[in-house]
Amino acid sequence: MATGRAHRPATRSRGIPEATVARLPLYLRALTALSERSVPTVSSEELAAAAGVNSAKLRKDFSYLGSYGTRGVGYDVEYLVYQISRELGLTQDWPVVIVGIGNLGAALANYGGFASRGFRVAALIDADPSMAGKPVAGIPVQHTDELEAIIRNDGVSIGVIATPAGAAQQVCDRLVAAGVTSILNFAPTVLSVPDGVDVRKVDLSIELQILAFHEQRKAGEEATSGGAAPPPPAVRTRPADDGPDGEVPAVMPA
Amino acid sequence: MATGRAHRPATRSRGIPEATVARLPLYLRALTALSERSVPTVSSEELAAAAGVNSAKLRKDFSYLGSYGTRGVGYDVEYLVYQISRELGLTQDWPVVIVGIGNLGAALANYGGFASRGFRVAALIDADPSMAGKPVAGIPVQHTDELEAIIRNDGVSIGVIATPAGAAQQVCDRLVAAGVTSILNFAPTVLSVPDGVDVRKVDLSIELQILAFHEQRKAGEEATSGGAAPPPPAVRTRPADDGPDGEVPAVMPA
DNA sequence: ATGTCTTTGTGAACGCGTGCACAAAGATGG
DNA sequence: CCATCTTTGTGCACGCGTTCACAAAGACAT
Repeated sequence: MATGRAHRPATRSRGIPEATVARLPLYLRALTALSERSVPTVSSEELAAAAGVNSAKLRKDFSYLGSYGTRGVGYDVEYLVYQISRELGLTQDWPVVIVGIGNLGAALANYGGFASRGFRVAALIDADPSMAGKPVAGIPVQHTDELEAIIRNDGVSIGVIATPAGAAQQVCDRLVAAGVTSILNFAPTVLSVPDGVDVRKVDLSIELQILAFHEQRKAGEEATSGGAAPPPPAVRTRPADDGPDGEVPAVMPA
Repeated sequence: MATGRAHRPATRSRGIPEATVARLPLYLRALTALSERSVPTVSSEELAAAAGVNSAKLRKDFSYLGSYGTRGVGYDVEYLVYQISRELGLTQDWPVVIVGIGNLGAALANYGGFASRGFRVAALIDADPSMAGKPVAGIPVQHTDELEAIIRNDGVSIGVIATPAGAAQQVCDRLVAAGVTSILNFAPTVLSVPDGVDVRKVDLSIELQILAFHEQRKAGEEATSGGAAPPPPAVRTRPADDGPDGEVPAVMPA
């Protein structure tokens, strides 16, 4: 998922496939819910249903972690919660900085799902000086100037970028230079990072576009955009401004 | 990605692979940026670099759409923008409702990336009566009671769920019953939907957990959680409360 | 202790996605 | 008009991920 040079052979880390790692949080959530209801054990079938996956896939996923089930019975909920948490590294404290405290950054700061998983918001950082000191989610916003100091002092290795697209790469560079090695990017830009740095991106508009594709497909293709054939490729060295044939607004998202 | 019964054979829709569809928005963004800079044509190599993918992959992706390039020259930027937009269904207007106007919902309402892609926020809906009428991003919040009417009146087929986990399934059911056939789910829950309804989910904490996994891996595994072996599986019918061996807080995210 | 029954763990087959490498296509210059 | 050079479009092979189906393992009853 990293966008820079990172053409990782996918399943590298000790043999746990990347696809499995991506599902572990899903299992963990389902198991946590069961744990709260004091359910002692769960079968692969039940847990798979709760997590929304195939039971065979779930069993294979767990087999990568070790043989933690009991045949004829199922899996011990508490024990599995512990094992997955440990595998994901959630038994330790992960200080996280959020850069860019706009609407999204504020939402992230308030998001309960972080703190409950071992992630601690170490600092909120914004480039706007007028934001400095203003508390968001109980944490005072700090200015970008402090970025390097914060990361070094708190030993932050995970950074969240929630800035406008234009600022993302610059922020990314500074985070990486200061020692951050994992980045969660909400800005709609491709980030370049050196080897050894992981980038995951979440793009809200991309998800919607994918939905739109399937939605259009479901609506049937005859009523799409008229039966008329699309304008021909028209070989030309410069497309010139002979009328914008695409009615898509050419506006970059904020 | 759908979580309900939707075990779609992945690449089904007219032959465009799902993986390709997921990358089209990426290409579109890069192309839009080029278009703004009035770049007439672009080679697969350049565009691939801008989108952060392999150039062979990009060419193969485009080949599913048709032969839109010119050998020896590259692709006409404007024309490609039009073709991809059309394929994704972005040349038409997609009214979208956002349910759950908390921090995240408000952030989504303000997100510029929607409006610029043919997505129009038709309504903001929240269960809190005191929110009703309060404008968010220039749009007055409406009460959940209005949900069905709004969807029917505006012909909304895409819904965004940004509610707490507990309310998500109920909201989902109502959306689907009212005619919504595509759902973007930000609530940390697995949604059950009938066939024909697409669900995509975005889970902020899952992404962080995946990063934490790789981060832990990078930090080396010897200092992880002590050299002591983890507690044994301990076959027992009821795990009882013999001490919670997992130090993971059993708190569901908000 | 033995048999039955449930559920795990996994071998094997299959299909999708990726990337290489090259032939076909067309532009460009002489 | 022909040669050369660039860049597309794709056949092919490989590897990851998914799923089936079943044997091994253990619980539980008798």
